[in-house]
This record gives sequence, structure tokens and C-alpha cells, in this order.
Amino acid sequence: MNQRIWQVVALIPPGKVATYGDVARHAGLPGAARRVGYALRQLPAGSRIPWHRVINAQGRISLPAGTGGEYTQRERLEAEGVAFIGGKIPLRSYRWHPGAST
DNA sequence: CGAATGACTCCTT
DNA sequence: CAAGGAGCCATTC
Repeated sequence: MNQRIWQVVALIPPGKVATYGDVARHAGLPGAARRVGYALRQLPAGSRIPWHRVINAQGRISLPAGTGGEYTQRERLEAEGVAFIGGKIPLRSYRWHPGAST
């Protein structure tokens, strides 16, 4: 199941982001946004899963401060071209749409 | 099986 | 915009 979520997260294109709810929905788990966070938490350190492209519906980083994860995620996103406006990401522009790549 | 928890989301005030 | 409450699903004890 986690693999299911990781798979969806893995196909998120760079420079774009998706919300937990969106990932859950595309993973076939509508309403399981929490499951996404849970799965990402179980995500191995050596995984190639761009978990940093997953954020909450507020366009903000949900990672708990103290683990430094919030910092890493922001750094990675900015490195991919994602901008933090007012401390958050404008989902209106960066929200990932499956199949909308081309 | 029952109760508690969590990288969540939506609605109302 | 900020804060509070309820719903959601799976994992863990």
C-alpha cells in the first residue's frame, strides 16, 4: 500500500507539487490523505521517491519542525524551481495535474 | 476488538 | 487570515 502511494509520488514531475489528498486520490485511496503522510514517514532514506514534492492542501510543508525535514523539503523544492510565496507554495501554479504534462 | 495517534482535509466562527 | 471541531483511513498497543 505504501508502495502504491510512493508510486504516485514518484511520478510527480519536477517543478511541480501535489497535496497529500491528491496523491491519495491518484493512488486509489480517496480520503486517505493521512495514509500518504504515514507512508511517506515509512519511506526509506535511500528511496528515490521525491517525497519533497508532496505537501499539504495549504501549500505548506507539513513536516514537523525539529527533524529538519521541513528545511530539506523547502530546499529541494526551491532547487527544482518551486517558489515559496509568503512562506508557502502557490498551488494555483504548482499544483500537479496527472497527465497534464504534455 | 477497543482506544489512541498521525507528513491530512474541509467547514464554520 | 487564524483558530476550533469533525471526518477520514491505516498502523500500533
